[in-house]
Amino acid sequence: MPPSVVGRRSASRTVAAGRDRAPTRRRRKEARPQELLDAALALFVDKGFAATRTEEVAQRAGVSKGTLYLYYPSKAELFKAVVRRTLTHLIAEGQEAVAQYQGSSSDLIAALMNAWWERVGCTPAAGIHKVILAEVRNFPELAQFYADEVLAPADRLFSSAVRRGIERGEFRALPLHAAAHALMAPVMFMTLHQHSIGACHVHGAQPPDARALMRTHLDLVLRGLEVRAAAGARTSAPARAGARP
Amino acid sequence: MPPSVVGRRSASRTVAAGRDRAPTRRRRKEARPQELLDAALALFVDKGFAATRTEEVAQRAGVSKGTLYLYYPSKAELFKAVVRRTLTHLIAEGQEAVAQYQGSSSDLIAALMNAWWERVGCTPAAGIHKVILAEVRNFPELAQFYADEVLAPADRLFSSAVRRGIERGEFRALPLHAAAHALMAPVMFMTLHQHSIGACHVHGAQPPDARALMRTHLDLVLRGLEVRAAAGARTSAPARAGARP
Amino acid sequence: MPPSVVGRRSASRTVAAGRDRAPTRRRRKEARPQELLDAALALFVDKGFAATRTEEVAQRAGVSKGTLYLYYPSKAELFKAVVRRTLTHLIAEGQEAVAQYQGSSSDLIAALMNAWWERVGCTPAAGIHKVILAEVRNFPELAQFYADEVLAPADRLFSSAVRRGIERGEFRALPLHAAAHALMAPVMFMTLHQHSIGACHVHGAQPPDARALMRTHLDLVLRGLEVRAAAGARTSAPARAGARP
Amino acid sequence: MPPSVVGRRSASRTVAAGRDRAPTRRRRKEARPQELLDAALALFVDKGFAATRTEEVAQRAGVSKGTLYLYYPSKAELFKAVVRRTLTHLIAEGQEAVAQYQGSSSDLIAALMNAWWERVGCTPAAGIHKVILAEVRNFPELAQFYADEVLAPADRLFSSAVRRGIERGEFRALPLHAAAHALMAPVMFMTLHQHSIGACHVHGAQPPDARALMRTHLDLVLRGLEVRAAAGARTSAPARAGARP
DNA sequence: TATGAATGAGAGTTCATTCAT
DNA sequence: CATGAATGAACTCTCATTCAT
Repeated sequence: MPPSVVGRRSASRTVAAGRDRAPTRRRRKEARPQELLDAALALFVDKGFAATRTEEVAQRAGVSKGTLYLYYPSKAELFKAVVRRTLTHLIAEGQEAVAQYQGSSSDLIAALMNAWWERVGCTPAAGIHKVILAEVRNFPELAQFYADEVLAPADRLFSSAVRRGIERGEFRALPLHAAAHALMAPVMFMTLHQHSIGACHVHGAQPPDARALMRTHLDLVLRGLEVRAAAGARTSAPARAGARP
Repeated sequence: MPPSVVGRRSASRTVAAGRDRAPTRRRRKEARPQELLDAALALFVDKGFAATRTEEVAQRAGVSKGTLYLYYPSKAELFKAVVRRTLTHLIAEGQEAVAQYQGSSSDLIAALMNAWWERVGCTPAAGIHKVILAEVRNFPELAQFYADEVLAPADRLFSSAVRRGIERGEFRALPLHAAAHALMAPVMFMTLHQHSIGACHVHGAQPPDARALMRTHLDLVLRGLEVRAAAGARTSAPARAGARP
Repeated sequence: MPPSVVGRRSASRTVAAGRDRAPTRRRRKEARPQELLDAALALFVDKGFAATRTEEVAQRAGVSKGTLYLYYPSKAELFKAVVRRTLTHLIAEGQEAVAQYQGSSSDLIAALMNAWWERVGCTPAAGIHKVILAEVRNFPELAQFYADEVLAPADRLFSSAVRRGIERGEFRALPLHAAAHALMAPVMFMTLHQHSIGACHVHGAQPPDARALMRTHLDLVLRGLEVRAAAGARTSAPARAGARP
Repeated sequence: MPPSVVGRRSASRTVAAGRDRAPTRRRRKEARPQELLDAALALFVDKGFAATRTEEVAQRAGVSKGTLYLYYPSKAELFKAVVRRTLTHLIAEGQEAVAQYQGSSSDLIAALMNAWWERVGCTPAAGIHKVILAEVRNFPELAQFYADEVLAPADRLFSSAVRRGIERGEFRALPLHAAAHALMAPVMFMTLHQHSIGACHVHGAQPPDARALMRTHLDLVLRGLEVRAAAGARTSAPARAGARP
């Protein structure tokens, strides 16, 4: 199922679109793919892939059902286009930040985390991950795409920040991959949660304070990473922590 | 009005045959819920709630569509039954373990985590959370159910373990809820991943070693929790961690 | 679809049943058909033929679904049995009453009407007509049966009462059939109504007072029938007969 | 997910073809509701509400199942639309006729009755009442609807005609509601009958002459209503009419 | 290009009927 | 005789996709 001609065209159009206002006839036509993708993102994040109706997407973008199919040959291709547009640029920037950072590695990690939060975590883009998680199994062609374009780079990014800390003697020599996971997971998990259960109005559920959660998480994990933290540690308790299988 | 043609049944029945002997009917009656729940769990985790067809569940359990409805009045109730059987009991047990535990709070937490891994994390049941995350928005009935029967109790469980550590002077006085989140999230996130992208065969993805991840996570977080760990830590870096960089 | 062997057997049993109390094992078995028919009548009248579930009939009669099918080979046969038992004897008696009545024809008709009300109109049996009306079209074999055993005799009964009035010079010479219809229809209609819309709790519907309706109806129609009424006299005495507005 | 095979449509379509020419699509769009309503009316009256399958309605109107739901969101709404189109308007018109009528009240009632017969009684629409009677118990939503939109207005219509007669001194002072009932019931009952048992081909049933029945009925009841009729009545028969025999 | 009427394969659920026990 | 677990056809309603205009 290669990206169709129509789909590819829309991609090149996107570049030319921009963020202008004037609702010229011409303009609208050029902006169509943009508008459709925006509508689709919002709905996919809200309701998931399967539960999003193409008609609703079209409606939200202000076009008819038929028009949607003029730009994207199927719901699946529409979804792919959304994913591509949403997550592609977001990782390279981070990698660069790591390379050029001057301060302590703890501060670097805190900075990365906060940047991620501002750029992704608190935007609808964060919801994409929920959709992927939820529906790759029913939509296998997306798995490789997402693994290559999103997951691997993100892992490299945080791993390299941890490696930097270790190499500079700031962090203990923990497994890179696992440490990166421990760093990212709570934040990702929180985001996931916010886009699903958190968005439902369930009785007795305290609205989790995202920033507070992040603060505690960083406090906890950075302290666990730092070599100085280990200094005062007396017992081998933590070492045996995972032991009791 | 007249529904079935006689004798058609034997054909479909043979699939399920083979294991039973004497009081067939009765034995089946008792085993059914188990079989249906197993089939349902597998399919729900695989395909999600909405995409799982009741007929497929029935087929997998070796019965007809109608039989499924003899045991569970709706797909939603079937799902709830799956959750109850797999998650609800476990949390109650954990709560008791906390009340009676004698050792250090770090060990307690490690023990809870390991128990969870043995009983849920490495079984198909771990996939349930993925389903919930993916589809609560479209099935509000399930949201409240899951919040009440799983999320709230699980939060109470881990919060109480952390509180125990704080009260006994073992842990720093961190916000209970946030700390519990930091404890649970990486593990949950890992299983989430395993049941979605991890279950697809993507090139170049190292299968994450779950046990290693957990070990590192515990090492990191428990060290971050413990008061002794804080002893040597003197710089303000971690304290300012959450500060806008 | 001739009455099945099982069904016929139940019929002869019915005769032997009676109205006894003692719940002997023996007794219950003999009473089964009776109980099943009672349950079926109640439910058919309530919900109609198609919407009545055989399981509910069985339950109400205190037996299992399978047992019902031991006595009646299908829902259709069960329904026929109910109709037969309920309406068969009810007409002959009326015919005899007409033959032996001594008073005025107006009184005779009023008496017939009241008898019908006591014996049928205010009992569940009246609901049978609703079911027939509602579902003969989907159940054609019942039409002939009902026309022969219920409708024709009832028409003969009232027609003969009108003919008596005309022959004795009490009534005007109206078409028998049409007059009989005018006599019966409002009462039948009322009963029909009571068993359908009247049984629903709709806003703003005044519960129709059955006896009052009948009184007005008789007042109106008998006055219309009588020859003297046509005379053109002046008093208002009878005018107040049904009065009570 | 992919639903249809291309080109399958033409086959089923041919059935509906033949009447159209140029702006086919649009013309159809406008005619559809009419066609669907006609098909629905016929089938509802024939088989009842529950036993009518939506697919059959669609088929009869020459469209697919899905198309029906494009016009009416549910079977119940389809039914309501049928009722509205056939009955609701008529009653309003009748009400106006009462307000503006100049002649005698007897003539007014006869006129109302005849109008009803021409517009409803002798059309398939007359069968609607049968459907309601038969199935309101199982569809409470329809009960309220019919009570509000048909029964109450119809009762008001005939009651007001009777009141007019009383106020003008033409009719005796009978209870309005009961008199209206006596006026409407025989006619309703007759059509009820025609659409159920009357529609079956039973041996030995004289097809009732509807017009003759109506004539006799009017003759009888109007005479019963009029004050002049009461003039000559001297016997106590009518007075004792309601008396328990 | 754009529209939106039309399609039809399913999905969940119900229930008359059967038959092993 | 009696039971009740099991069946599976049928029913309403949904929605991705097509195509005449």
